Amino acid sequence: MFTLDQARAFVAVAEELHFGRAAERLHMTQPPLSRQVQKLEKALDVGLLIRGSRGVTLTAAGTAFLDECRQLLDRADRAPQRARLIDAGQEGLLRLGYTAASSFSILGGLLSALKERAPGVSIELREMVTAQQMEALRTGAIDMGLARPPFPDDDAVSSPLLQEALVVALHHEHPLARRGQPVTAAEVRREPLIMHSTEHARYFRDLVVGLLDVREDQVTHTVSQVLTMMTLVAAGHGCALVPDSAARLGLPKVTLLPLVESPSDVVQLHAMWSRGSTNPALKVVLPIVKLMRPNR
Amino acid sequence: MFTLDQARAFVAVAEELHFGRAAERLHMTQPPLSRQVQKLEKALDVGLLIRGSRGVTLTAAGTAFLDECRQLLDRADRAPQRARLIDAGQEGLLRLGYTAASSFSILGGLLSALKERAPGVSIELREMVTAQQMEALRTGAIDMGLARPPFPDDDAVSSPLLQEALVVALHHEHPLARRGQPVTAAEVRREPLIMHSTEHARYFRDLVVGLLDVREDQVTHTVSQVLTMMTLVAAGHGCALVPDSAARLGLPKVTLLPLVESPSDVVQLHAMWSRGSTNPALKVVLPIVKLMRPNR
DNA sequence: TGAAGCGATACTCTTGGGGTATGAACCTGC
DNA sequence: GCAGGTTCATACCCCAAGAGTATCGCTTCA
Repeated sequence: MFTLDQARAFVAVAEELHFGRAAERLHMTQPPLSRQVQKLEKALDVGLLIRGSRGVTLTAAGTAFLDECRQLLDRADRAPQRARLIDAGQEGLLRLGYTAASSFSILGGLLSALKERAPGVSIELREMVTAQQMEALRTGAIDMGLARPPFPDDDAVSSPLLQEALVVALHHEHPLARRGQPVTAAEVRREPLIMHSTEHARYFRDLVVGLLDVREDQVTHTVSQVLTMMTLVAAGHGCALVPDSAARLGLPKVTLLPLVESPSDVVQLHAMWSRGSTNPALKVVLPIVKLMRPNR
Repeated sequence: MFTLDQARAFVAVAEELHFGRAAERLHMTQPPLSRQVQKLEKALDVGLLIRGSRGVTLTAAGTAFLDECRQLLDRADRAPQRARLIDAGQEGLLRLGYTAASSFSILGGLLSALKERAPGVSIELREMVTAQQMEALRTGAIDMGLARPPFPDDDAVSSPLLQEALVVALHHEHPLARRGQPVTAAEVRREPLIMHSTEHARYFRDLVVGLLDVREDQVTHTVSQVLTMMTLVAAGHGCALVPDSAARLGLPKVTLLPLVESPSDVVQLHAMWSRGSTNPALKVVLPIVKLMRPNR
């Protein structure tokens, strides 16, 4: 088999049609160059050059091989390029887990920011709840997640992305909606309430329970998705507590009013990733994510 | 820059995910293999492998580079193939000069034979008269010619391809044509005659003059192409002497009759090539051409 | 905790690529 | 016709680099 150096030597000679000039171009002397080309011809068992006393000529086989060599060397020169780009994280794949609720708050803006600041990184999106994200992160199925606290402090690292208040979602004809003033926990306690599922929306359920002291008999439905919740409110099945960003859904027949008792940062959304991740794209994405940190 | 051997080393390790096994596959020991891969990573300035205590894993960049390497090595392995084929003459280009007259005698059969026995050799056809062929052969513009004697005996070599008689072409209503018997030179001498041009068809002109003792005043036209000659005969402008193979043209209103005085081998067509040709395709084509040698 | 597995390192030896000097063939011009 | 120049090949030397052996350090697992 031949070496890339031999190919380079041959290309130089074939282009210069002169060993001396070719050697000069390769920053070496003529004798070793002659030997390399001879060795190449021997390795291929094909004559590539016709040595004349006034320079050299290519044989038919030499012409064809010159062509092959050019392509080969071109490819060899470019081969490291992609590897370097990927290593630098400028190019690559980031598998991103996200919760359904994050999709109408921060996700859109995050994707725009990534598209702008890391255009080479393609994002693969996977909707999953926080617990699934933890597991996926652990097994390496995703590189980053948009999830809610608490986080186990072993391998997962997180950075807050979004903090918002819980607001009260009411049917637009409800008296409290017509009043248009912030609502108190006591007022909500008197209304039929659509609650979050214990298993699939534990985070929100715990928040609501902490704020409201929910009566068991006021709960009309138990659902896991904010969107379902809002739809039920629109249908007049009761009121619900949803994150502020649910306003972006713009559902008709639903009025959102502040909850007096809700701090403006009860609902937290964090970006979360594995400290041991080897994906270079993560290194590029992280600073961009951190730029989006809430500043209030 | 890296070497093909380093690429091969990396591919082996990436495929085995184990330095020991990879080294075995490459028929070497593990330490130099480790060093080669380290060197490759240093040359690229990119980490390709993650060394664990239980074998190795590919980084994202490593995965991409593995792909590049496979393509590169594949191309490198195949590069000599074409050169060898061309060198063996199994593949290549043969530029063939031919005279207009040969195109309706031997050319068709020759091309079929070449297509069958040397399918890899593509033929480039160039119509030119004998003198032009000599010159083109000398300058290397063609590799072989189908031409007529005499040949200068310096660098050009030739092999007879076709020998045929001269026949008399007559308008089909001409009395001699109606008679349907071989014609004598004396009979032709009494007819208006279409002659060959001195400059562009000297070979035929000399042959005819040698056989007929042409009267100057019997010549009605002087042309250079056999086809033109036959067309004039069909138009009733006189008779003409043409090679036997002109019958293949199948022109209407023209009858061909043997000329009593013509030997069956007056008209000669030779394949001609340069002894110093470096085109390997010629070596493959020559035996095929020689098989077509006239055997009468 | 000790044995086994795995990759890296230290050291030695040999191969091979590059350099200089020179040879052989060929063209050129006086 | 021969001297001189051009061009590629060969002879010989040296050193860098690659391969081998022995061994180390780390991790894992019984």
